[in-house]
Amino acid sequence: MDYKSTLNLPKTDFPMKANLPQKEPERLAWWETEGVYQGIQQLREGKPLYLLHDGPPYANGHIHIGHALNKILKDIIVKSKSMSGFQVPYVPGWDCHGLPIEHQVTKQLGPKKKELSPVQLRTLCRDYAEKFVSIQREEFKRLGVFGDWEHPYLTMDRKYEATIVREFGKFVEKGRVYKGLKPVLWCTVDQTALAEAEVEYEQHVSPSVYVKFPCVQNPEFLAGRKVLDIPSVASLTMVSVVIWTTTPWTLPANQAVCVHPDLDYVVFRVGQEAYLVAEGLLDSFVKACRLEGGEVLGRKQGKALEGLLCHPPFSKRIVPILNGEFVTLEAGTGCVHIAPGHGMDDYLLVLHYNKPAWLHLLPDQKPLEILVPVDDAGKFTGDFPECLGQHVLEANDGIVDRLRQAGKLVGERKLEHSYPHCWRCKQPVIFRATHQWFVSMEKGNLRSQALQEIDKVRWIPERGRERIHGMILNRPDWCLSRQRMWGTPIPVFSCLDCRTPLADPKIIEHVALQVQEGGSDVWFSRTAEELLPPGTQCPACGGGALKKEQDILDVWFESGVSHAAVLKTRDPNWWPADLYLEGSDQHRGWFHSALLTSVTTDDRAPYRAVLTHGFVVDGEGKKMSKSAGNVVTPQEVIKDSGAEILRLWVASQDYQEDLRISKDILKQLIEAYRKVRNTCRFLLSNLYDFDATQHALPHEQLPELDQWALWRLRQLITNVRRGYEQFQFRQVIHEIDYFCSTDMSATYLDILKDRLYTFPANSPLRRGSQTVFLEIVTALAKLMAPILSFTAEEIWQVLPESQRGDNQVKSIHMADFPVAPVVFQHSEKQAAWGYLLKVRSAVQLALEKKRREKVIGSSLEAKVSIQALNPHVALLQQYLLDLPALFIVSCVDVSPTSSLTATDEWFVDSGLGLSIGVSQAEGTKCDRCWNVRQDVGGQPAHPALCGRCVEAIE
RNA sequence: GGGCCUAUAGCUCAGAUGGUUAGAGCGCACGCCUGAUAAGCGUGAGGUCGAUAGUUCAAUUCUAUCUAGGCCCA
Repeated sequence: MDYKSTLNLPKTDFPMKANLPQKEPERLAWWETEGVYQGIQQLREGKPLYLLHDGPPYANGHIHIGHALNKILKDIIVKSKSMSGFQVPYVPGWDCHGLPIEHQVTKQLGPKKKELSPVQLRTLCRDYAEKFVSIQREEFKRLGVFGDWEHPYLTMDRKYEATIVREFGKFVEKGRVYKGLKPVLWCTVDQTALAEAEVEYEQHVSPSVYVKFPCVQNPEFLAGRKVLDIPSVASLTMVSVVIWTTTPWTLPANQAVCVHPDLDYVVFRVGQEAYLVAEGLLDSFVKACRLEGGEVLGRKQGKALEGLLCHPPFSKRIVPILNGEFVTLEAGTGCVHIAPGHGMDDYLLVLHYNKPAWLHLLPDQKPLEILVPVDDAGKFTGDFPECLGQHVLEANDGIVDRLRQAGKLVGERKLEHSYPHCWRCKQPVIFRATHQWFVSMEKGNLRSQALQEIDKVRWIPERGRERIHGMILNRPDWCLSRQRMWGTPIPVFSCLDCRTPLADPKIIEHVALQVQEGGSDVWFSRTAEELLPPGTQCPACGGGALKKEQDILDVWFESGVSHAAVLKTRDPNWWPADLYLEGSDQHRGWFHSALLTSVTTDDRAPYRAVLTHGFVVDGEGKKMSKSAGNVVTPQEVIKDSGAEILRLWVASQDYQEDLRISKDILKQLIEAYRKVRNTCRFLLSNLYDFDATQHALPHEQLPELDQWALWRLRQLITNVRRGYEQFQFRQVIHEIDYFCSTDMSATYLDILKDRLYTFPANSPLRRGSQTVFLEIVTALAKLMAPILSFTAEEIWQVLPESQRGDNQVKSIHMADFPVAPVVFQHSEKQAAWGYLLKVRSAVQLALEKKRREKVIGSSLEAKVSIQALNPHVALLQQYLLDLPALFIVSCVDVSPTSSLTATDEWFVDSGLGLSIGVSQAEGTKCDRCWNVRQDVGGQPAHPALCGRCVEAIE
């Protein structure tokens, strides 16, 4: 007779194979049609608010793995906070303005660009941004990320743009905005500024000249102990610093000479003169200028030269020698001519020395000037009358001639080198300072106030504090101007007559109202007169003709004010945010700009905490790049394995460092996923005939083993909730993984199979275990839901509503985290079961030994004999009836002993105080329960069954 | 070149104010089971804790340098 049909074997529709790539879209569609995100918000109405403010990704291109990481982390937090009882709205956003989009659109247009008006070009940019907002929105949703996707925030929305204008107005009101000069890459043909991305490097032939800057102080003085300390210098007629440059045309704008403080400089005598150059470049200098036969008189470190004065060519000025770390020995003389109007290093060096602490080193203690004697067309202005009207690159030769005539030229060559060219007209570009708007870091103590507010924020990890602190401490003033079209205009004017800029909060508000109505396009479509309040006059000269600013705002300013544009406008309680969460690069970016704007407008940071994550690298820890061929895209992971695996990957990695991803790592995660899934499947499959309302047993009536399982569940719930609380998602995954594979699969579930399958369906023991199974599987599903969102929902939908416990909600994401059951709290019971489970491991070791000796195969073929010392023997005898099930063997006997001796037959574990013997169990294998029993055949009606099975089937 | 950071089994991660044989899960090898079956169970092998030098009775842990890698800046 076949007794298999009399067993309570597991049954379920929950498939072993998840088929995630196919099933996930169905689940997403269900969430959407059921309005689950909106449902959660309604359900949590009135609960304490937790606000995670989304940092806007740039609306350009498809999402990459870094986007996926960021959004999944946010989603895990949103879901876990929500299940912890908070109301957690999540409004995603996009950064829509800016150069990369304008660049793409312009590139696609080619020469047609010139036919378009600014508004037409901006419309194309807007279309481009909208297209990628739609694409990215779908890609983000596909990850299982919940949020208000129907109402995201876009920095190009009219209302958002109006906020940008108004926030700028607040900076003006606080007196923190000023107009200054800053060098940019400039195309003199197109007469426009270029970004680094818009230049191409091509070979170009430049003059290469060595130029004398004679020292102001006479050689006798220079030779003295307090200066060069080289007595032989005193007899010379002249000492000169020699600079090298490939842009002689910048010499009229010279303001200083820079040397490296730590490099050695030599005084090199040639005839009655001496030259000061870096020792490491002396040989190449001598060769280039044919100065063989000269003589080194002595040397001095660059830091000793700081503050010496010299004469530049083309000017009666006296300029200082300064120290700068950027000086190298790659080429030249180690003495760098500084023209802050024509070079970035030069500009930053001058800003540094213009600070009050360093002014005493400058001639007359006056700040150095950012001089630009060059107009938009690249022609010299009246500030350098010698070449008035001449294009700077064409003026080079004449300038070199003048140097030669003046006796300032030490050497001259031609040099072919890589030089930036305009990407559009292919002509060489120049560096040129232009007038731009800045936020002062010092006015109104912005810098020190921002530094103070940093200390009030919780930085996760803690080192983020130091990082942003250093950046705020050292950053130069914030340049807000961008010479572009696709963005929000800087809402200021200037007088056509006297050129005085007009930045007035009242006028800015007048503009903001227009932007709110018509978008920032109005700035480009309307005249200055239309934009201004009627009758506006220049406050300086009273003139009525005003011109609107051409530049737009830095996009960092736009996203920086999102706390005002999004949080403050959607709900007054939403500001400040509880959390900003972005990659660690945003210390320089969004965290930074948001802090500066919020400190200016609200005197505090816009966030209470900032959490950062690292960057995604390949399996070897290398950066991903197309050329290296190691790029992993979220799209392919989703297609091959499902978004669930990507979510699991995010949770399993230490996201505060770099995150590795590779085929192998994903394969391993798929394995881990299967284990969790199969454990849940097994739990579900044994609940097919269980109805909690009828069959459930109270915890205190459960056998100790089942109570032990609930006790482990208690620990799991506690640890997992702590993990979410502390944003330690690795811990969550580790806890769930260990619980499923070790506590459940290898221990509790394995032991219980006999009970579940062979006992009468309604026996209290079986119903008791099912009670525990249901509690565990619902708790597990809830605990995994923030990470394994799809699978948790799948489990939830398999459970009949009546079986879901306290939370009769349609989606698991609307449920609360489980409450840890209070069971098994006696420490002696915990200790006893701790001991019993260790004995179980020792028994498995002994069984394995006999299995290798072919004494047994299945453990049910075995009889286990235990000899135990005091006091262990008493405990084992107390649990004697539980031991066969615990060990999954057919028979166990326990006897006392006074000493333990290991032999071939006795396996000793002195730590546990016992020895274990394994033999074949005596009796016959029961056809139904597969235990070996001596009472098999006791009932003639069932000759192949043991007594217990006969009872069970009758 | 400067600032911040990282390096523990094949993989992802634990760990210790410096102090016995450095742990987990997965993977791997071998075996069992065939009533979780493209499943389940058991046993086992794997580590000069990135390298070198120093401090110390004692260093994987502290310090310095180096190597490899990441982010930002120049």
